[in-house]
Amino acid sequence: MKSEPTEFSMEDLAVSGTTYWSGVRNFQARNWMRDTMRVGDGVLFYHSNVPPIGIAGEAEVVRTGYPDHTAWDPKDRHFDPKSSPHAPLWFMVDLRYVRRCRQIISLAQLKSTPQLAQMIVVQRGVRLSVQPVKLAEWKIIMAFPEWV
DNA sequence: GCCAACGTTGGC
DNA sequence: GCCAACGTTGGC
Repeated sequence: MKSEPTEFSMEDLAVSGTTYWSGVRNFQARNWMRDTMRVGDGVLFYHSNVPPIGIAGEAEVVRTGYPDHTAWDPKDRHFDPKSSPHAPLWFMVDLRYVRRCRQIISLAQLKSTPQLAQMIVVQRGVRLSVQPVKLAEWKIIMAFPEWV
């Protein structure tokens, strides 16, 4: 799951312990949260856009998809008049902090790992902010020395 | 800051 | 249903 650290970072999650992943306004990303993610699923927390770019830590799904209430608030940056409590359009999950990386696992590092060549995040032009990670990819990443 | 790549919108 | 225009994402 991608987040710009200036908006919400791995450090922020470490402080709060849990969070709801609001603000996703892309249908494919929404579908992953609403339809596929399950309690206990591991999450790679990825810092986008602001260097150092890459995986910053690990989280865990603690609540499956439910309506994103920030879409209903006209004052919210992610307000969407097409969503309502009666007919929610956008969904989110809750995450729990697991651990931080001692050091960011950089995008460059992911790209230079041949076994991760098929990973979605390294594909050209992919902007999806919530995306699935294969078990084999997860295992390779968890074996990186950046983990505590 | 640039810009490629993508998703969404809306006219037709 | 097509597709041009537009807005956004996100690496560099």
